[in-house]
Amino acid sequence: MSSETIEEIEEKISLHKHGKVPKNLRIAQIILTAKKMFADNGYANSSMDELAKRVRVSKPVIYELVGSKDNLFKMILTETGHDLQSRIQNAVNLAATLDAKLRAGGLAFFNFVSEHRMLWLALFVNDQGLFNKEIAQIRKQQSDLVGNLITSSNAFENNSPIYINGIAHALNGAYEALAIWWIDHPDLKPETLADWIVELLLPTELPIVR
Amino acid sequence: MSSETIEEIEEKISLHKHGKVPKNLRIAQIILTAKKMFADNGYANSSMDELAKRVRVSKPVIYELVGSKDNLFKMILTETGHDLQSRIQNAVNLAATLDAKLRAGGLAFFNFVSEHRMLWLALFVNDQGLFNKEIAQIRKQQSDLVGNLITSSNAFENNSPIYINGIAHALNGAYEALAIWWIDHPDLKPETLADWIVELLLPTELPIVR
DNA sequence: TATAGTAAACTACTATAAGTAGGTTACTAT
DNA sequence: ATAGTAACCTACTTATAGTAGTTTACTATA
Repeated sequence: MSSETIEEIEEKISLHKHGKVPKNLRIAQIILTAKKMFADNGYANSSMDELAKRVRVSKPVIYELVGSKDNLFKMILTETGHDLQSRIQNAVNLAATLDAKLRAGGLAFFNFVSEHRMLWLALFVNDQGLFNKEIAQIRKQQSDLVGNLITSSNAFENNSPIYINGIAHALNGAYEALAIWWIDHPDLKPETLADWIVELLLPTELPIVR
Repeated sequence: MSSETIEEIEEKISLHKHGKVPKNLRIAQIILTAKKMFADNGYANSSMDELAKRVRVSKPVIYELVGSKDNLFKMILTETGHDLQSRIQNAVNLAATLDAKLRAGGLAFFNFVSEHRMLWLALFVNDQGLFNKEIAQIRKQQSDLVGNLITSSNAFENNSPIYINGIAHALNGAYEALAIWWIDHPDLKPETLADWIVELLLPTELPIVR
């Protein structure tokens, strides 16, 4: 992440005797506080009243400086997306070979997630906490199915159960993401998409599909 | 999907002269109407007032019969999840070989999504419409990066641009899903996860990692 | 050092939506 | 005919996003 920490900002703020703080400082404080709040409670369970309380300022100050709850969230989403993107891009650039680039890019992603787990969840995944239990349950069922399938593939026979389990979840994510991407490519037939994933999974056993 | 259509239910309802309708019929109507509403507007932009209006009933009737907005959504989520699951399982069971099972399962998934696209989005993906533009933008950047990488791999050199683009999105989905799964497997190091995906992508070029 | 101008902040409101208390209507069994 | 109850209603409370209009204190200039 870029720029200063919340502690540094609040240090500077404490220097202003009557609590009147320049715009740019206040905005930085609001955004950093909101990041924390969204990470703590998710979008739906975060309120602007609570944010105002955390910042120790009245609500109109928040609205004056960041517009709306939506807009605040979008700012953080976009900024964090850029941070993530540039971390991955830098890692890829620093690696020499293709293999190393893939590995380094993935590693940069997982490192980023582990450093900002709750924020990443709140921003990029579902509305944290509301239906996660139910969705996790459904994902588990589907991943078990996929896991059983690939366990019987000779391409995966030498791998550990934990690996199979993780890859099964990853594959489910691939299916979901492809279905989302499909919205903007409506001409493709379901058969085509199904073939693509099979090919990705078992490249040596199947012909290339186009 | 199981059971009756909304038209069949409303036909039966219209037989009750004074608008007083047995519980089970009313519940079926509410759930089917809510499916439509969530598909139309997403969870956050759907209101119980609107649902009551669509069902032509007052709000306490809705609450009496389905408990709460959350609970209603969860019911639909779980039911639809089961429908999806059983469609995939049946398709897999009917196929003979491993390859055919994988292909049939994937096809069943994509067929289901194409039949219930907006509902599937509202249930399983993000809070439709609120921040999708921003998230799609970020996904696109990351997928472009992944796409560029795999384009230069000899494992993908013979594939069409549209295929590469789709697979890049699918791969991003795999990364995201693995990061979510990681929450429940905190002992794994980021390096391990990164290796897993590289292995999945380029199985012939890399040793198996455990 | 008084004061005009303005940046920063406030109190007190509106609007919308989830959820509920308590009462009314009409079907059903005797 | 009517007692009991299933189905339904009106009218509220609570919570939260967002706003109108006002006040406070810092800053520049006389």
